[in-house]
Amino acid sequence: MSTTKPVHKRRSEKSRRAIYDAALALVAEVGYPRTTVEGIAARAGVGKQTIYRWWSSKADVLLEAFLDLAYESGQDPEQRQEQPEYAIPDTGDLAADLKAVLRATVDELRDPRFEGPSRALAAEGVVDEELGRAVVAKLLEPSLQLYADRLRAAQDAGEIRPDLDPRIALELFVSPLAQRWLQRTAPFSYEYTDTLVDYALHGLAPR
Amino acid sequence: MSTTKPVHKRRSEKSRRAIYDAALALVAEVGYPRTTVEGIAARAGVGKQTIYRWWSSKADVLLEAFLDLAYESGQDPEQRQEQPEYAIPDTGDLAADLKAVLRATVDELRDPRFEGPSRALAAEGVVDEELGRAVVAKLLEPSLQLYADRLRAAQDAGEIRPDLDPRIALELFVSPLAQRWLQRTAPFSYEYTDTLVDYALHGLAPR
Amino acid sequence: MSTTKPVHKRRSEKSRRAIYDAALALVAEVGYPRTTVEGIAARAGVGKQTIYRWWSSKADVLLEAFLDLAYESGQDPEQRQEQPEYAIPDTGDLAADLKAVLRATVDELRDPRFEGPSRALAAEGVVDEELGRAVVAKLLEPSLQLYADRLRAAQDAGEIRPDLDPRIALELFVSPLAQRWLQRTAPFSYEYTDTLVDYALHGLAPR
Amino acid sequence: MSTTKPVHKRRSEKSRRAIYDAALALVAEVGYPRTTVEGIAARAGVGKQTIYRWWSSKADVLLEAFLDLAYESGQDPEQRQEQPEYAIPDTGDLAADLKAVLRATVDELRDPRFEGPSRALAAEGVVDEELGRAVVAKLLEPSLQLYADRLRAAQDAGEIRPDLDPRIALELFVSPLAQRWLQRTAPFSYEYTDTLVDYALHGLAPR
DNA sequence: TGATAACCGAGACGGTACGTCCTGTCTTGAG
DNA sequence: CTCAAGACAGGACGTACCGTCTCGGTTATCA
Repeated sequence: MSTTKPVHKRRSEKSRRAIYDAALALVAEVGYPRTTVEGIAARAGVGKQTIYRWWSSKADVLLEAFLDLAYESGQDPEQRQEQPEYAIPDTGDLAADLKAVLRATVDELRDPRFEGPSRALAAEGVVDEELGRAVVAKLLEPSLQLYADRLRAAQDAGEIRPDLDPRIALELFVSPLAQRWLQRTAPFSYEYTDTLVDYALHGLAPR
Repeated sequence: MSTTKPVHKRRSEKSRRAIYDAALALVAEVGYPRTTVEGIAARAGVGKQTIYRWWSSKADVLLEAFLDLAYESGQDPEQRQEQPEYAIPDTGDLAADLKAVLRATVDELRDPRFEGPSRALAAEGVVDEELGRAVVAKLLEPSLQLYADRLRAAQDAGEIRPDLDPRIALELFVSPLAQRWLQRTAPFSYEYTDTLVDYALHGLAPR
Repeated sequence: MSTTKPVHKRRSEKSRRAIYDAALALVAEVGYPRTTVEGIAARAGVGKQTIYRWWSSKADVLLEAFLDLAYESGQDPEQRQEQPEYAIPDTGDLAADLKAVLRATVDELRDPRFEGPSRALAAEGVVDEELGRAVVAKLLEPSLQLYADRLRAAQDAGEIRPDLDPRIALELFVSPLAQRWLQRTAPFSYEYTDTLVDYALHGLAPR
Repeated sequence: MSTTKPVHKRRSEKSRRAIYDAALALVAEVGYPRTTVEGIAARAGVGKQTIYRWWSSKADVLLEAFLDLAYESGQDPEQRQEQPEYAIPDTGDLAADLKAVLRATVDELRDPRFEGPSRALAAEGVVDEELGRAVVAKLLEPSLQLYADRLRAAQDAGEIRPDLDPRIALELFVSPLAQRWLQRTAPFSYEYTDTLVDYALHGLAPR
């Protein structure tokens, strides 16, 4: 897995980039199951061993390629920092802020560049525990933490109840969104996310 | 896909059963990715063609095997009906009823006989749209409808707000549970499901 | 090795022939070391497994292909017998008979269709004992026995000394010829083989 | 090939020795085909490039390693000369002299240190013409010349017929011995070599 | 007495082939 | 016509080596 990979100085940066590009392109073009290590190597103009030297599986390659894509696409390529400093906006209106962020998430999950790899990693992670944990830790956790932070701020501002566990509270709107996307159970719209926020904030019971 | 399979009278019932058993056993023993059609055929003492004649893929075999398992395990084998007539209990206390059902779901998802096949089908469905829709329709939909029915009853009883869409409302507690299980993001306990019900019913905002 | 291969009825005759043809053609065109199992399979329009199912190595394929070639080329394809009934001619003049046969051998060893495979099998047999024994038994032994038979007849006719061991005696002219061919130590001509026969029959010592 | 290798003074003697030792050891232990350049380099504690800098192939390495071994084992390590001055003894009894030398050859070919590399070089030479010529010139030719010299002396002494070509005459006993060894066609004994000498000297025909 | 160039170990690289595994199709012979 | 058995063409797997190519770190002349 990527966490234990040897970090070597002799590694070819050019090959790494070519492998990322090839992997993402193939997943987008033919889908994850029909993407093969052999195909990635051929498309990247690289020997298969160069892939196996640095990654343990095609899922591992794709995870890193996707992380790299996410990292780069969120950065001004001119002046890149070590880590992006995103945060969910805090306008003082929690409902509005959450709806805005969830709408942005809807857009992102519909972006065809992201959809293929995201689904593939999610699926593989369901079955491969090691990969699953890596996906959660590297891909999901940072975003979830932003929600938790925003909810904590809302607690301080008295917008939500002080006794709530923010890590559970955020699941009330984040998990339904993720489920709908993964399982295609129902339409995936701004209206839906807005509704989720309303339901979650005010509860199902009458008041 | 299983919807288009030829329904033939000459079909060997013994082979069908042997194939289901072999498929479930292999998924449990070596995991879904290392389960192969060839392996299922060999273990079932069946020719490969017999599998390909009736199912289109190993995912299809597994889906039917799992449906069969779920059907049989919920039935008294002596007096089996066409379809089980389950319903979520209605004691008049919605919170208590939901907590009880979710606790039962937790138990079921922890059953090792179910875990392997369930994860495999969930994962495959994420990536293979056709299978995904079949899994949702045959495996999930019946259960979800039970939740929707119970929420509708609760609306009639004035336990929850009348303007809610029950199909969305149920996601507030069902989806977080599913996500935690699929992604192993956090412990999977009665305490957690109880909390979900409380948060969902009463909302995050102070009242 | 070919002696232990499973003899199955379901075997595809068409594939077998295509593999033989491809193997012989490749050895002739690119040489034995650059002939690969993969290449044979591709050229024969056959899966690699079909080769590995019936032969244990490329040497084994080539041995059988070559035996088949030798068998077929010595046969009238219309009316083929189980085993060719060759014999060294017996005109009553041993020297003349041997010279004639050795000249024919020179011609055969120069035939480009035979040279490549023959060298390859000889070389491989030097290093791989199992193959070596198979080559000797199937390829060489029949011919050597013909020499032994002719020498035995010559003994009966009083042409050579009655106390000789024919299996050793024949080596005096056969082995030098083989060595020259294998090691390219010197020209390979009718004159040379004639000389060998003379030296061997009359000895090196003066009489 | 070794004839074109750069002759540089900066060359590391230690590496050269380590490479020879590793090559001979590996051929003895795992056989020639499973001996690899990479394996030789690893065992010798040497970079691969150091091998490719000085030799063109593993066969080339082995040829030089073997020549070195032959040279050293035939030398008093204290007082080494450029070239050993061997000769076949001349006691005046040609048959006895040849039998003695051939018996010594039998012993040498049975020495396990020599057997592996010798077979490997012989086999490779059958298929690779360039290497074959090098093997013959450097390994065989010197010995063959000794036989030719001894036969020439025997001609002068009237022990054998004056019109014989010694380079062909010697093949009558040397080639059968080599063939038996290479092809394992039959036992390889003193009795056999003695017989060869008798047959060759006195001929097959009655006198 | 440095400077500098070749040699050295190490090992990554683009490749080729290996021998195995599995796919989905096809064929055979028994029931 | 179904079935068990299993051969078939095909294709991907992950591994082993090939021969080439840097990379720093010694040597060992010669300037």
